[in-house]
Amino acid sequence: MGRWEPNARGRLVEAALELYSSRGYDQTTVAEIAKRAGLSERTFFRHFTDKREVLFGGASEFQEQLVRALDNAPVALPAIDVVAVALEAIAGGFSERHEFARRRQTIIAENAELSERERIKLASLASALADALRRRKVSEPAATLAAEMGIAVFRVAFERWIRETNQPDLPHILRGSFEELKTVTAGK
Amino acid sequence: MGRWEPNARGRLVEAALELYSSRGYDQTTVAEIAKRAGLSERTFFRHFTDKREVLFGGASEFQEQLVRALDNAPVALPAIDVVAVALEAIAGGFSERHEFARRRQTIIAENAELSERERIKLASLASALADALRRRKVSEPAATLAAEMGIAVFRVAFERWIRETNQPDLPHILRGSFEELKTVTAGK
DNA sequence: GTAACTGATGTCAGTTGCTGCCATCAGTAT
DNA sequence: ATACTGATGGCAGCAACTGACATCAGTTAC
Repeated sequence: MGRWEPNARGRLVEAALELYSSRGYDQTTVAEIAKRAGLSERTFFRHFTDKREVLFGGASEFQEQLVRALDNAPVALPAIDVVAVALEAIAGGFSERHEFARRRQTIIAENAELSERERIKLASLASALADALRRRKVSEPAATLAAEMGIAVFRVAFERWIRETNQPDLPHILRGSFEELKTVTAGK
Repeated sequence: MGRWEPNARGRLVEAALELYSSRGYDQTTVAEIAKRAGLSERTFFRHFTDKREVLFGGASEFQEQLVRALDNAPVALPAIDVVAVALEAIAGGFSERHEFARRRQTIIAENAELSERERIKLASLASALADALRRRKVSEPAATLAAEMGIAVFRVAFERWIRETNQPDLPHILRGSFEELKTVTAGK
């Protein structure tokens, strides 16, 4: 394998995914991942800030998409519905990646460190949402709460979507979960 | 300092708190903390699983208290109100520790790794709450959502409480934040 | 009262995640 | 050709963490 094979980053992700799921996250060293991808350990750390991040590369794009979707939502809607609309709009893109998402989620669920990283990504998502809401003149703490609610609902819906073998629509599950949210907080 | 000075754990916490806030989390080594507490680095890792955990020792007690409070809440209440009641009951105990909480929170807010750990503690809290709700025959996803909402509200309220110099009542802030939540999710 | 036991600690060596520094190599512009 | 740029390798080193074993103080058994 030559020094300049294309898509170094993608190869690292794939190698990590394979090793993490076969022998476990803890039992995999960065050196092994790099070797499998035909690169050096040093290069791994040029592409990813740490050993976990290799599984969370897509998070920032997702966040940007989400914020864009929120910015484009109808002006008249109440905060919580704006969040719902934005999430449902983005969720459509997940349908093709059901298998990948499942593989990745299995690895994350098995390891505490990875779960931590996942949580912080979702937290960052929530705070980006809250920012975007404030830009729409939603006041505090409504903005934070609406954003936080939205992410919680997303987690619940995503988990359900992952569990389902027959791949139902993520946007559809989302819509149902938002309905649930309203029922719950109404105190029923 | 003799080998068997009392309260090794407490000394480690105090030493860590001082060092983290004076020179920063990253710039503090575990060896330094241990030395300041009159102990060896190895002993630090016998008391805490990692360098962050020294700031989160109280989390498990808090969780137990919270679950107990929830188990003791009136039977007839809807899920979200059960969570609110339990949180408000526990929050009373915070009033004396306002200064400590503030010190700790400042350190945590300044460091990404520590924020991650904080998030995962809150997540664990949420899942313990959800378990307790299910024990009360609250079904899914209502249990998860109510728990998650409760923790989100708690975060918002706690943050506000930390910011206030004149030490208002945390339970009081909590109650107001729960009201906000209901308004927000109602779509106002 | 001494010996065995227990639990907290120290010491030391070793692994691994991660960083800084500098050399090297491929492609591109000059 | 030459210089420049960007991705990579190689190496040295720090700090987080672990395992194995010795040590010491307090307690219990005899």
